[in-house]
Amino acid sequence: MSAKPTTGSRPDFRQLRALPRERWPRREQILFEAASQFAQRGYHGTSTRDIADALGIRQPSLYNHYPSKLAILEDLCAYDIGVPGERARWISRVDAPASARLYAAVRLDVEYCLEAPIDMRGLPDDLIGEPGLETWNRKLRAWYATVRAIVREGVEAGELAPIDPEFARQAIWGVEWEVIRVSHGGRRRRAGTRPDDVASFVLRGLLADPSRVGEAREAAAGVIAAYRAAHPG
Amino acid sequence: MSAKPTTGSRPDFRQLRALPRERWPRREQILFEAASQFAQRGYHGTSTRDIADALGIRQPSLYNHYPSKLAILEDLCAYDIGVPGERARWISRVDAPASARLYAAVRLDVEYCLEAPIDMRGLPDDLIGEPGLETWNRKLRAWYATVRAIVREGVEAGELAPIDPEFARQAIWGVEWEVIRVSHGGRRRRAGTRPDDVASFVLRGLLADPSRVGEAREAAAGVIAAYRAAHPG
DNA sequence: CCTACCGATCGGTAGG
DNA sequence: CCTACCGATCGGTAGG
Repeated sequence: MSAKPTTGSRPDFRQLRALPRERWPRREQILFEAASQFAQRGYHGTSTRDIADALGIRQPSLYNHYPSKLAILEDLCAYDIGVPGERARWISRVDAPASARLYAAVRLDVEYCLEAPIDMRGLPDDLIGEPGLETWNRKLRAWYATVRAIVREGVEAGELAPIDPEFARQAIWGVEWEVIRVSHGGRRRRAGTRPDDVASFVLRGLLADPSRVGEAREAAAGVIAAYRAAHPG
Repeated sequence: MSAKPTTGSRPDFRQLRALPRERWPRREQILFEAASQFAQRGYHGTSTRDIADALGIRQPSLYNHYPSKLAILEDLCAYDIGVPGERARWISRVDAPASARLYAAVRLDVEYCLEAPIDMRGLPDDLIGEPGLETWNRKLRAWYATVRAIVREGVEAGELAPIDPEFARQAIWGVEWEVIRVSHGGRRRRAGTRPDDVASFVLRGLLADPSRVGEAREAAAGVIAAYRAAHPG
């Protein structure tokens, strides 16, 4: 009844990281717990009572903050799909070589997920078929298309080896996802070398001349700086 | 009561592929349906009634073939973890360069999953934490360790770039997994070029000199031939 | 945020 | 392989 609408402003991660978890708004506490438990036992394997118990409240009290279990999952999609998808789109339009844009997009994806205050593993791919998630499914596919488009440009420019853009998308996505999964998103605050590890590995696999990874990395620094300037936080 | 024990001989995939699905043993029909539905909606998102309905039988009849829902999942693990894990172990011991063994292992993994008559996407990583799956969890970790060991040998021999073996394992696993996931395991009978695509991509990312992928691929042909000779089917 | 409670569905059993 | 049925748990509501 008094549940706030799902489609609203997202509190940014900087604000949350600055506070101890007990002082987060209750809604974000619920999101954190749900993300953590969905990541461990899956959406269907986690009950609303599990989430409430972890927060020390009764199960029906959740419904003062979210109108349904699905609404929690939709909120997670905003972080797991919405933010990175919009970022990829922004980066795809920067005036820079495709290899630099790819490096930048991959690196920022991994950094974002590893430094996020909530667990970003909560959205296994089988879940996106859930009834009610059609909108997020479309956004995910749009994200895929953006990555393929950058790869295609790189192949046409001769920067990248002549590779199937959809295969490249799968390879990029797979490496990103497994690294994020293993790194237990939401626990660490510093991403370490993994974002560069992933972006460099992927570029070595895609570049027509793999010895030019260093070049792409340097060009990507400008893309990343531009993105950060345009998106503080 | 009359359910056959879970730990038994696995019918091999050649036998199943030779028959239309209606003539498969009922137990394998159940496995096929479960694999397909687990892959689409997850283990917890699939009910035993869903599986029975798809087979045109009543839900309690399943229990004549499997003692529990978990036992079906355990059987799937034998295909998704047992077979590839044992294969990786066999290949790791072949007398060949590490890069050739890596190429062979990756290529055979992808080929196996894409040509399997059942859907190999049914085992998302969050599921392996399920109570009762501890044995398979251990085997999965042993598989991980085997891959890391091959990478370590390759790095020490100077074949591979000085890369963290665990990161290499994550990269390999991630690409394999995403390609298998997208390819809707169990539908196709011919794997096409994907097994080579994946193995080559991964090797370009790992080799000290990425231009030597062709060399590794040729050396891997011998490893693959040896494996197939020792494991008909 | 609570207690009390709802109908639906879950995995599994009994007995034939 | 069936019908009949079990206790447990599910997401969600009513009403305060």
